[in-house]
Amino acid sequence: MFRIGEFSQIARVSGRLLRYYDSIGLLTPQHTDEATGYRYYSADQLPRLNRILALKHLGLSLDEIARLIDDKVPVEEIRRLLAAKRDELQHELREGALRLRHIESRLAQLEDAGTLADYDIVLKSAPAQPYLSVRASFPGMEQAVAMLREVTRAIARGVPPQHRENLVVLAYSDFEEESELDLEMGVALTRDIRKRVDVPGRGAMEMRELPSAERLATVVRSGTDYRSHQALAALGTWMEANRYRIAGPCREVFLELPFQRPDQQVSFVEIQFPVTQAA
Amino acid sequence: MFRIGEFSQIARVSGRLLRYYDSIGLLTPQHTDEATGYRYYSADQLPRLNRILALKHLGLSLDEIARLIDDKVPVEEIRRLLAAKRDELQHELREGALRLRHIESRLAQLEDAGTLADYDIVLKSAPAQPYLSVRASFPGMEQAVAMLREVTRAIARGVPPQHRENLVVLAYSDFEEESELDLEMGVALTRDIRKRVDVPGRGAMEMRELPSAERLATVVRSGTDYRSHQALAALGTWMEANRYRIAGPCREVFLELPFQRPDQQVSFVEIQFPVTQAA
DNA sequence: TTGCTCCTCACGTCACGTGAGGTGGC
DNA sequence: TTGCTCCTCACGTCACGTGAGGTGGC
Repeated sequence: MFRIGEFSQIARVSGRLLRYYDSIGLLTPQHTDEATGYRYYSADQLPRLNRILALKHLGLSLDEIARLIDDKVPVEEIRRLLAAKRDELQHELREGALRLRHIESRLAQLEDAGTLADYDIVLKSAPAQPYLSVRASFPGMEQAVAMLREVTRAIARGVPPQHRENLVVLAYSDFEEESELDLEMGVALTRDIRKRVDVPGRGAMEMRELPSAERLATVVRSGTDYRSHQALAALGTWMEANRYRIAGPCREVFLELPFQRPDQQVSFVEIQFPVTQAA
Repeated sequence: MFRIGEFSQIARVSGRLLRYYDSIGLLTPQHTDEATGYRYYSADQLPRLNRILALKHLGLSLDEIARLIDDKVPVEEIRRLLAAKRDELQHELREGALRLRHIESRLAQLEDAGTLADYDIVLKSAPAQPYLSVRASFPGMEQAVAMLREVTRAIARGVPPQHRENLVVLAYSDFEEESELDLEMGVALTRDIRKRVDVPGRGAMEMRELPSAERLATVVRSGTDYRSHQALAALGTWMEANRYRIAGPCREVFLELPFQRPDQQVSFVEIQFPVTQAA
């Protein structure tokens, strides 16, 4: 029989750990003196402790370990638990490798620019949402902005504030192209509305669904520069460095409803690109 | 200005997170109503929140993030912090890959044997320790055991219990070879002792140092089977699966001093192999 | 006036490390 | 008797999630 100090020295663990394992019933000393509270361990408890340590090193929680070693657990359950751990670890390793690339691209950026980038890209996910919109093609930006103004007014008039969230523009055409702009303009809603909302000269807006998105690479640009090259460039660099590719039409989310007062600027816009991991 | 609910919906974070960041001073709302405690955020606080989220995603702690974004931090410090994070992550990824192999070898074992192995291998490290010993060659196991008995008695007589730890045998010869056994037998001590301790027919034991070991692959065998093939086999399998190789003489640590009473068995022995990562 | 949103505690998380303050054992 | 070892609280960790219980705002 060993006192806790000897036993901990043999196993090269702390006394505190042994007391803790005792307190949670994971490893109870063979004998505890009632009067003094002294714990006495026997040598043949060492294999059990070693099993605990070995399983802990595999990444199992003490709860899981307790379940595995306490009674006769069917092999099938052990297999399931270990396989689940394996999958979990594989997933973590993939995420970790991604994070490593993120950090390395930030470091490279520091070398290039001498400072942290002005734009921070953040990954988000978004649920599907009701979406009231119109879609059209435009020869140029000016016409698109004019239309956006009309759509905004229609929304302000026709959709009660408690039912609407943000003004969202979907861009189906490529930014690079000088040709036509194919845009859908509308408002995300908290619930479907049945009311007809008209845009002058365009007719009724349509109820659709803004699809959910697992991964959105997002960046916020201020509204003062209308098409922020820098924000888009930052997104592009980031996607390349982290091996994402675009998986759907770009979304522009307006944080505040613009054009409400004559002097009101577009304040901030979040650009969102649905992305997937490149192969 | 947004109330906390709107702001959290825009940024897709929880209100609790925003309150927490406020409480630790990481992101203070632009205005807080004194009377009601309501927090009001402005749109231009979103870039700061995004920077926080982006850095958090890289694995920085909120403390580190606060240091990086609160004042004008020199670029050099940012670089250092990110480089440190990168190294840390690389290390974690290597450890994780190792753990993954451990798990996979356990799973393979389950398939083969239909149960968890009887022996659990545990990695430990050990500091250097004073060591009082004799080294000799033996034609066979019987002679070695006879000698171990003598050495044990000499220790029991000559070294006071409070100065000694475990009986340790170092095996310089390979287990596989049928030829001579080259063994060092002695006792690990809590401090150097100067007293002469004689083994009958061998002369004085020598004070040496048991070198420290970064990584020891260890397994406990019960003393009843003298040379446990199974324990050694388990260690071998484990080292192969996890790509370690032997980096020094094997140690056998006797948990209790054997041969003290005529009927006393050797109870448990921990076999320790110094190992290094294979290339 | 009724929901809705917001507020402030306060506990729980996971596996111990680290004192504080006190007592048994050789 | 003096150290030494052991004991039992209890706080701290990290970044919030999750109620509980209560109040302002449209």
